[in-house]
Amino acid sequence: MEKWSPQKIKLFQEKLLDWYDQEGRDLPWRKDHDPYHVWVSEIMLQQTQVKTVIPYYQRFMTLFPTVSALAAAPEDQLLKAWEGLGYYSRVRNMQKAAQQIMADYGGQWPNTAAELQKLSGIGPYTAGAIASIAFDEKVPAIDGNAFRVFSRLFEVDVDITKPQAQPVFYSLIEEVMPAERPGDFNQAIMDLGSSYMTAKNPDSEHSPVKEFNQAYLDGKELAYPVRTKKPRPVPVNYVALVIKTPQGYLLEQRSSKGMLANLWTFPLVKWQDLSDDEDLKTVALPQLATDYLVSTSNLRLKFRLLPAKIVTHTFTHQKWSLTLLFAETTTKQDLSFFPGRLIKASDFASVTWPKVQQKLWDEYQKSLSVD
DNA sequence: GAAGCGTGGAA
DNA sequence: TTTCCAAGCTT
Repeated sequence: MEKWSPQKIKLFQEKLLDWYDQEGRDLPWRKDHDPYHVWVSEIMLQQTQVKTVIPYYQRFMTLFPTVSALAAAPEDQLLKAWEGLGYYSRVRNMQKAAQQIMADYGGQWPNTAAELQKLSGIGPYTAGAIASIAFDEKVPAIDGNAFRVFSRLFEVDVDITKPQAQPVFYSLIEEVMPAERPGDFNQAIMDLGSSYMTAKNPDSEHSPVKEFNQAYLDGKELAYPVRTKKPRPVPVNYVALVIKTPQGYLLEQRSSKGMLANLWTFPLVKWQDLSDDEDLKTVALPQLATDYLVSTSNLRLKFRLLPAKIVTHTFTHQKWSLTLLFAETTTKQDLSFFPGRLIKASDFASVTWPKVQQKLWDEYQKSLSVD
């Protein structure tokens, strides 16, 4: 790995910051350096694209304009504001951190990366981003962009998916970043990584720092960053129960731990792929659904299979296949024993749905219109 | 240190 | 359709 001279470092900083001053993006959270604004945007941007985040950010700031408003908000309102963004523990952790700031720091933001990292949901990257942007601390903010950019500039062969990579890049970036405008430097690196130095179709020919890009000069750009690839999602099968009663549809709130924690879906019953027998759907699955309802609430309902096909939804590490079953009762049911709630379609907005539940509902509606 | 945790877009 | 990627953190 080549070590840059002080002159080369200075030149790099100037080229990069000049470009950032000219071409840096004008984003809603860049209007000021308020730590709350920086923080909310950074959390939303974790593993999420800028275009997706913008409308969520605007809405969130209207609903929860300050740390104290966030600290005091009911959790269902927080989840609703986050609905569709994914990685829902982010917003729960954010509220915990807001409460920590109010209780442990007297409503005053800690202003160093080391202190910020003690807050819930704030790791090395986010701490570096807030400290450098809001408090002008000279500290790296190493996200996927920074890993990619610096691995190419220096042809770093360390696997970025390993925790081991963190200190390697940290000291490298600390060497290269300026004492002045550390926040702009970090953001410029990210803008560079999402414009010229992209993962798939980089355009380093036009990059403001192309002559510093060793991997590009060697024609080896796409070899960086080095990373081990993720395993493919594991298949999981469910029966999704669409139970319609005069009081509404039966929806269940998921456990407070694990996937889609505290979000609402139709009752989902997991099943193994027993066989590819043709009567699996017409016999085995309705029986499975009946057993589930009897065991949880002593309820007996006749099911029928909807004409719809199986709904699939892929998460980072699981691929769900859900078979819809429909049961309607015209008499009122006592579902007080059932771990769920009866909700009319007109009141669905009162609970938070994950995407997979929206898909189930859409598919159910479609199958009705086919009938 | 590896696994768990959502969703949307691009090729 | 499949695969990979996008401003990561927690356990």
